[in-house]
Amino acid sequence: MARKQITGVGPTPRGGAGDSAGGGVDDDGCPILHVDMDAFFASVELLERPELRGLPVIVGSPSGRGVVLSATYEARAYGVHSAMPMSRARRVCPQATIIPPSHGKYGEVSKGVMEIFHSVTPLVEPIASDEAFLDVGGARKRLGSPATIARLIRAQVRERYGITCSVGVASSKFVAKLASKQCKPDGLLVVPEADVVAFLHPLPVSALWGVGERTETALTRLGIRTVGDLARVPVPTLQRELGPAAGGHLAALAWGRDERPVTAHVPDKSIGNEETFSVDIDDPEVIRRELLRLSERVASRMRKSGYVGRTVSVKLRRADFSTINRSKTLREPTDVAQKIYSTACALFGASGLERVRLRLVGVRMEQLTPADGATHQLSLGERESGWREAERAMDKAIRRFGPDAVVPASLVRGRLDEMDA
DNA sequence: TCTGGGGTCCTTTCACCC
DNA sequence: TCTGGGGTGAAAGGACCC
Repeated sequence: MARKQITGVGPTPRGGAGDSAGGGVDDDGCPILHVDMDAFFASVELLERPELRGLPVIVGSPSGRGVVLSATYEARAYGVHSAMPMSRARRVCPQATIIPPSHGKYGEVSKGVMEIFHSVTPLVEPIASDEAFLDVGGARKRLGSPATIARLIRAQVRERYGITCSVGVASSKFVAKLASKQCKPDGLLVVPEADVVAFLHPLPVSALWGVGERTETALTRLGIRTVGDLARVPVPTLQRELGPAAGGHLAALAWGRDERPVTAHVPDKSIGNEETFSVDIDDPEVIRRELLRLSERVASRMRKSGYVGRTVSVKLRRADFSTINRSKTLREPTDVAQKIYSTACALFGASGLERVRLRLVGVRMEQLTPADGATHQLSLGERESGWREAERAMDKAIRRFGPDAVVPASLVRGRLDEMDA
């Protein structure tokens, strides 16, 4: 197959990709932008520690069982990457400065960056704190072509926050996402509609969204290494190997077919919290206390975002990392911590893992619906309704006096123990 | 080498109903 | 009465993403 030259989208030089969408690139059919902050958490930290610029810096918990959350490109040059265990990161790059994460700070910058996006178009779909899709089709008259808008966003982010981002411009979300990745860091890449297939086919299959380690291994076994290889495999073969959904999906992506629109308000499907212990725990009392703490957090987040949920799900991870989930669907949806906690305890009790060494427990609520639907309010039992009132009062006190203002009695013992330690 | 925490989505299995 | 099959929802597990 002949590979034609792509205008203005060639592979960008490493280390400062810059703007490869100079005049003449056809961005007409490319209303989708994918904006991705470069080494986001690490970049935010460098704002307060400018003396560390140009040096390897890793954001992650310096002690315990953490993983790398973010690393500067100088640290990445040593092989450090996000999700790598911190212990290993320290080994491959001992000279790196390690900064513990401060999520509040990243949240603030994230909010500001999203505001910049919203000043361009209401069609913003955040997919993480540091990246979002934008559909700028409707902003052309006001602000110019998609590539012009991308430059505007990059300039505003740099000016206002002193950090860089990379932007992919394409006809679909998934190609825009690949484009932003290709031009990182600090780059801009337009993939004209006519060049999508030529852009995609040389890429490794692992570049596709949805192809992780397992799927890549399965595809390699079939002799499929590039997106082009994948595109030439009959769809039924892919579906047999990967399942009907994944097979069909990847076959479409390999030809650049991705019809998913940019959706501004995607409702949450679940809200959960989980905690890995610093050492494995086999004391059911300690586990139950943790279940209470997690239930409180989940319920509070649900009330804050105005959801009630019907399914309580408990996650238990053994010392050997094998994980089980147990869930129960309630008759009525709830946002009451006591109800979530009692259900979580029952699930834990029935799991057969009460005396097993656990490294993680988690609580999650699924089947969320908006709390303002009146049905559940009316059907709350008297007891649950009382808890609900009490927990709302706690929310108020916490808003006023801070998160330590109110603590369930059964958690106080734990806190006192921590203080003694 | 030893694996966080927040999620989404898909597949399989099973129970239940008609 | 027994059997089978389709549809549906719940439960469980797992791959994957940032």
